[in-house]
Amino acid sequence: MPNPTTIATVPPAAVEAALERLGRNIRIARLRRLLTQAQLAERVGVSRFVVAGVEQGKPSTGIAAYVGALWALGLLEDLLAVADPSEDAQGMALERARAPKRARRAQTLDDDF
Amino acid sequence: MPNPTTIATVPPAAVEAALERLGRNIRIARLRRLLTQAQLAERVGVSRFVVAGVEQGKPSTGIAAYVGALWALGLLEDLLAVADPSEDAQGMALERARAPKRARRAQTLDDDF
DNA sequence: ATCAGATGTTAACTTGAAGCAACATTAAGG
DNA sequence: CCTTAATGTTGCTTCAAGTTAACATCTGAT
Repeated sequence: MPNPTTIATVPPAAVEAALERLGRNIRIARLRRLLTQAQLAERVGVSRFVVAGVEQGKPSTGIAAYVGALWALGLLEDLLAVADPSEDAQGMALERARAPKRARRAQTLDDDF
Repeated sequence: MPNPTTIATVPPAAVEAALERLGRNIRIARLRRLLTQAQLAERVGVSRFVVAGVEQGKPSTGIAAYVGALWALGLLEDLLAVADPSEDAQGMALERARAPKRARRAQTLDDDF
């Protein structure tokens, strides 16, 4: 990421916290299954350093490493509920009757003020 | 990723499917909120191409972009349940009474057969 | 306490992810 | 239908993510 103003370098606190928590959760799941970082890494298909990064919640690590770890730990199902449209109360409330394939603002406001 | 044998290039089918689904979910959430890819990208702090990649479930995209998108859409809470140790039935069953900080196999089996 | 193995840390190197720009395509709204 | 904005696509450049290797440190089992 050429641009220094990237989310991966200085993520919002909430994002950082969520990633750290996810990493800790993955670590706990690995330890419960008595796997080493290297063993998990082998299953996932990455080096052990990437797994270490995942467990630290490193923001710039590719999502495949995270999801691969979940997959190797048998926890992939948990991911399917994330941003589930049928559970997105806020989104459903906003929708009301619209399901466009592209976002578009109503450009010509009749009542422009 | 220098190594061609990376999970990001040829992920397992289940991982690929989970990522595609996550991307679609994020897209639906964005459209419901009437945001363009560019607008969401601005909030997240990346270019619109990264958001496009997220919505396609691109495996090699940094997780920060995914989590940042969830954050910008108000869906970060969903992530907290992923790999939640208190919901990891399999892991808890395996645990029985162990919570080591490092994985270690009982190397010298007394009864070696 | 000791020892072996797991994890943390560092460094050098390679490749691809992300940025940017220009153009093509598609779809929403009047 | 026709305009206009949103999204997809391509090519190029740049910088960091990931790899490997060697070493330090910590932890758990004996």
